[in-house]
Amino acid sequence: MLKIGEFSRLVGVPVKTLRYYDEIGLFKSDHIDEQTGYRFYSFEQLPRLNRLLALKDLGMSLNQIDQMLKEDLSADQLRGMLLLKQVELEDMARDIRERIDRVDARLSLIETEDKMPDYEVVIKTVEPVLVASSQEAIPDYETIGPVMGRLYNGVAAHIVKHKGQFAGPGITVWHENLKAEATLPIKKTIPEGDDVKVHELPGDQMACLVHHGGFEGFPRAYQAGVQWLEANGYEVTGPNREVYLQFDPEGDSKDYVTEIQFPVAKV
Amino acid sequence: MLKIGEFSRLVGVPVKTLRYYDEIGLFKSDHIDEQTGYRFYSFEQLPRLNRLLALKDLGMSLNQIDQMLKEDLSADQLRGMLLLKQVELEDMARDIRERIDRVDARLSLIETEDKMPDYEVVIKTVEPVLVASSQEAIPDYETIGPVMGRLYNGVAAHIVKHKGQFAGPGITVWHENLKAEATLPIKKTIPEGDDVKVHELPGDQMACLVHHGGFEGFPRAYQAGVQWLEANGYEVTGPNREVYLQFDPEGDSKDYVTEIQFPVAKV
DNA sequence: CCTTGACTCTCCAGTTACTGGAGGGTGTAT
DNA sequence: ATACACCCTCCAGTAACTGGAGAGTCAAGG
Repeated sequence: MLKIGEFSRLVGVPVKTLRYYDEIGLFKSDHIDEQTGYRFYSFEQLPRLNRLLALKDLGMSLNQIDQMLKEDLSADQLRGMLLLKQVELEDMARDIRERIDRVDARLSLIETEDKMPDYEVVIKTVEPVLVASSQEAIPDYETIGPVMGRLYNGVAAHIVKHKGQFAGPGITVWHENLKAEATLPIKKTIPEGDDVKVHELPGDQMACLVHHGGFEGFPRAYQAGVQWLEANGYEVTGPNREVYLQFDPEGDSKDYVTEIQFPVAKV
Repeated sequence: MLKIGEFSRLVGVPVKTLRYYDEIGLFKSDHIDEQTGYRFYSFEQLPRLNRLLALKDLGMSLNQIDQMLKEDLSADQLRGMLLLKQVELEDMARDIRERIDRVDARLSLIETEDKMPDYEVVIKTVEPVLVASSQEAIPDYETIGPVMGRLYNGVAAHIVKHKGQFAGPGITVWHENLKAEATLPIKKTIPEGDDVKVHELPGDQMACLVHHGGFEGFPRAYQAGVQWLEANGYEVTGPNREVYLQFDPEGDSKDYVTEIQFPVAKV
């Protein structure tokens, strides 16, 4: 019979931890002296505790360990739990590798710019959104402004005509070959028109960055985004979007806020 | 101005989490309506939150992020914190790789034996211990018993003669070429004798396993230990020890409890 | 004008696996 | 007798949220 301190030294587990395991019923002391309340441990308990420690070493939670220490668990069940843990650990390993990559990317950005990057890119999942839209190929960069204006006005007029309800800021979807789709989120579906389609923009995993200011700053923002995607091992899987969070043709363009989104997947 | 729910959707962070960040002062709402207590967020806050999310993505703690978001932090300080995190992440990655290896080892043990292994091996750090000891080469396996008996009796007699105090169970240290050192822990140092040396067994990282029963079971135990060491990528760095936790020459040998310890290092 | 449903607020409890400390009893050596 | 190490229980705190109760707010539809 060993007092808790002796047992603690023997197995290399802190006294506090032994008391905790006792409390939660994971590893009870052999018996407790009625007079003093002292816990006593026996050598017969060593195998159970060692198995416990071995499983803990594998990263099992105390709950799982409690399951696995039950006598009547078949080898198959044990195998199952270990295989599950294996998958989980491999997920964690991948996660950490990606994290290391991102830290690397940020460090090299700081090396070149000697400060935090101007644009922060975050990955998030965006919800699908129902929109009315109209699209047109843009012949060249100078004409983007007027064409977009015309498209959005057309869509807005169509929505108003069919008594649709606007559900958020406009989103431009950039398809291949400079074809721009001007979309306006709506709450409920409405009839389509000659030029105006109604459909759902799919939800997706997006790399997003926010640009504050006028459209003349877009090239820098796009460049930063593409750079980040490259450095962090993502590839673009579809048409990117611009969400005009803050936009007012009458207002000062430096107050504009636009979110640029790239649908992405990890390479 | 956005209500917390709108802002939440915009940035993809749960409402609860935004409130929590507000509470701990990491990310305050732009302002709070005095009447209703509603939080309101502005687009100007997006950069800070995005930077926050990006840092969180790197695995930084909220406390660290709080530091890093301060305006007056130099690029060098940022670099420092990121480098630190890089090291930490690499430690974690190594940790998880080792864990995966251990799970693999256990799975293959279960494959072959169709149950949990008979011997659990755990790594622990043992403290240095002052001992009196006597050693001798063992000519062959049959003579181990008598020789060990003689050695331990000699050491015990020496300790008693010099009024030393016993401090724990006997430990046999197995040096090369079957040279056995019978050691008995003592509380305070005592004079040495012709055959009895007094010294400290070094503390070390040990792979330990517990054997219940008589000495005839030792070969199996040793085999299990060596197997484990191999499967888990450890190498033995010194003489192994046997700690006779429960031993009584008069008693039933199946009640004996012995801990076998190998000083090890990760390969 | 009232109701409904979506949204918001605060406060409290629970999660994991312990760790630290206060306050008080026990055992042994000097 | 006293010092000291050891043991006990109970309480609080950790990180970063998550869930829920109970109550107030807001906009749209009948």
